[in-house]
Amino acid sequence: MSNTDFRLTPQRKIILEELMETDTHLTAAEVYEIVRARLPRISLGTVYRNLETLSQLGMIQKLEVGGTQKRFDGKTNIHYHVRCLSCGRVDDAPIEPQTALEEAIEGLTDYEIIGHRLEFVGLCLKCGKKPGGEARTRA
Amino acid sequence: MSNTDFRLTPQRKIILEELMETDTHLTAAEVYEIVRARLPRISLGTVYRNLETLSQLGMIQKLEVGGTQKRFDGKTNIHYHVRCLSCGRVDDAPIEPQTALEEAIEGLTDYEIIGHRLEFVGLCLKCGKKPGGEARTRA
DNA sequence: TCAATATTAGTAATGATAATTATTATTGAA
DNA sequence: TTCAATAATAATTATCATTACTAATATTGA
Repeated sequence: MSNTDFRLTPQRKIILEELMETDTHLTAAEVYEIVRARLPRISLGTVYRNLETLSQLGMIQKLEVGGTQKRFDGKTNIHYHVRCLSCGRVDDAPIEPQTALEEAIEGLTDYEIIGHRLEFVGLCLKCGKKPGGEARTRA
Repeated sequence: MSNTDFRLTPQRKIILEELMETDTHLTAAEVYEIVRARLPRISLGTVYRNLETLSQLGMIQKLEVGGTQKRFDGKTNIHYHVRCLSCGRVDDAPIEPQTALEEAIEGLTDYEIIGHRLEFVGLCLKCGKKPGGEARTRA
């Protein structure tokens, strides 16, 4: 039996392609909407299942940013994010991984430290302008 | 009309007391369980509503840590957290706020930066020991 | 004392995600 | 090639966390 029985189905291929082509980071629902333009019969469950599978295989990254929905990232290297408090948009943060942070707490807690997540919050270009554009998304 | 019509009901008082007394950071469901020992007839909805109200008033803090559930903190000052990847437990991280981080990205993004969140992940004392104790909670 | 308002318990509704299931597609060995 | 084994799908249902609704109770201040 081959344990390499991962099949790059049309659904998976297109999900991957669309994730690669976006510079922001999409929710499962957003991926579903976008992919549906090319595969109208795909189901939301398939999107969820494959986003999970692909991130399990390390081909994409499941992000744990604030807000109520998970977001997915075509880039798998370690990097940080900026999130808009108004519309929920998430972009990459142009700052290098701060390894010094983990060294700083090493030994100061009972925890075996494995990693860290840094997320900046603020207002994106679009939401920062208009004065009524705040507090749209919950937390 | 007084706009100071916040009433410190027994429910709210006890929720606050219990939050203050814990060193870790509880989910709404955990608060519910603990408070129920003293107020058996309280409802889960009341717990959620009051956790929201109290954090809105700045008396407690609603945390946006990873995992599927929000957590609540009796301390309202700015500080960081460590989260156990196995059991989900969240403790304070003994490290000062890194104001330099926000200065570092200032001007490098289109965002108006308002703040940042830093969360360390790892294994707590209990989960780090036992070899089967990993990957209990999702993400 | 009483009407206005706040809060509650209980329950139903929502939204995000995961599990189930029956069907379709793909593979690799005979 | 053909066919049984396996993988993946679409569609549906279930689950979990959270929020909204509602009718009843409690509190306040005139």
